[in-house]
Amino acid sequence: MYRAPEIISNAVILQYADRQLFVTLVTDSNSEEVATKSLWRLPWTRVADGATSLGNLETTLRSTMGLMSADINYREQLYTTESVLNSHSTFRISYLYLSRGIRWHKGSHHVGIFPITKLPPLSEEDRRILHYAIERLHAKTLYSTIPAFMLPTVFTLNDFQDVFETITGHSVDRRNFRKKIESLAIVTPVAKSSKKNVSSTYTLKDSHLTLFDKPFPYAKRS
Amino acid sequence: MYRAPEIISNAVILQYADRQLFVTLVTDSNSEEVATKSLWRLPWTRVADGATSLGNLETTLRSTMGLMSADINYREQLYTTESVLNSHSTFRISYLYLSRGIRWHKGSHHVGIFPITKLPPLSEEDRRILHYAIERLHAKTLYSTIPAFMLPTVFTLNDFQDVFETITGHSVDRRNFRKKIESLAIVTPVAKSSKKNVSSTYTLKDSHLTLFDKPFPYAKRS
DNA sequence: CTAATAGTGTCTCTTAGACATTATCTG
DNA sequence: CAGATAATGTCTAAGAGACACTATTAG
Repeated sequence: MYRAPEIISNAVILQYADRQLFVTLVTDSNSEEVATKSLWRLPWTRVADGATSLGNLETTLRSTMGLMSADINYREQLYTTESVLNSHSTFRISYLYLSRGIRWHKGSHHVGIFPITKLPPLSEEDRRILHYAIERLHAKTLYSTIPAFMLPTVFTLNDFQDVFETITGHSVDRRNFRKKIESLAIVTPVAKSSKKNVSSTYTLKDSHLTLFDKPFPYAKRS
Repeated sequence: MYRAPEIISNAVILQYADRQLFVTLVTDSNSEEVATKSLWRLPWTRVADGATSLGNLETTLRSTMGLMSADINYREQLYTTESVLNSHSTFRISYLYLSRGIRWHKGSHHVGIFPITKLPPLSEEDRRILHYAIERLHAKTLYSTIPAFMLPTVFTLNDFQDVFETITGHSVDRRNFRKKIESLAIVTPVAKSSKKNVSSTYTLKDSHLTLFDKPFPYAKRS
């Protein structure tokens, strides 16, 4: 008997808040009680024939957790893994999503937002994908404007630096960071606050991802 | 009627010789006459159920063109593209292969090695994949030992610099290049030639890909 | 008045990047 | 002996990285 290879797509949806990265996970259970015990996974869907993995995935994200495209600032394909079990192949195409804060549907007990430092039990596969996503985010943070995609379109340089430090795990001297941002010419000021201890705000010059020639440096102290 | 989604894998096999990059392409035709007119493509295979894309692909490469694993220095998954035609999905998983020189089976009129500057007509899809592969190779050349994987395991610094320049399209000052290589500590000398105008040879310290903290610089002149 | 946050300038040291000549081997 | 190739050192300029204080506002 012939079985079609199975195609699955996954989303690694990351968001930033308060010096922490969060990932959105789902659980199959409906009952809240069971959910606390059961296994969480990356949001996923089977890809029906005649559909694209992305289309199918986003439909699922929309219907099961109320994701709106306005919530998503950045999307990127990560990797395709494959496994064979009982002569049956499964392909798993993973995507990274970066969002500003998302408020999921109330009452969606089967959707959870977890800090990446305190994850519930995950399958080996999901953990690998998540790790890979974070590693890629880290790498790109050093040579692109990607951290800005985890912030609202208007942000302060302090916000930007906080995201940068959270993703890379390194602290940067504030003056050097600003000097570098300025020399890269990637942001434009939106408003210079009249209040002297309230931050001026900026926005990205280019709303798409910008790559740098040289990686972003980071200092070792403070 | 249900049709299973189709899964295809492609190989972008690149090799270096004489300051040029070459890609291996195949054509379906058997007759040499027809072959010259017909369309060339990246080596590809349908992935049968119960197999992995990689296993299937390498079996095909071995049987149709005599690829031996010893010829391959480096392999990396590139990207999965998908297309939908008549409600039928096709997924295409692409891989990049880097090799030292390969001599394909004699008499394989349906296998050709083309300099990437003089490609035969290719499908839009194949051109995109090939471009992406070259772009990725270029990017990684700036911050990893990847160019060395296009050379024999033992090579001279001049060889190394030639590959580097060919991939990046930039000329580098020879002294600065050596200085940088030395500071990166990625090679060990194999033999210091006694003849004074024959190059000393080196080999990579780590036979796996090594990433640099900072990208490889390249000079503007010479 | 105290605590927290925003903003800003200079110096040093490392490294990118520019540059020319000599020695040896081959034909 | 002429032409090609390998090897090598120094100077300059740019940028990474270290470092401290003042002004304002909120409580």
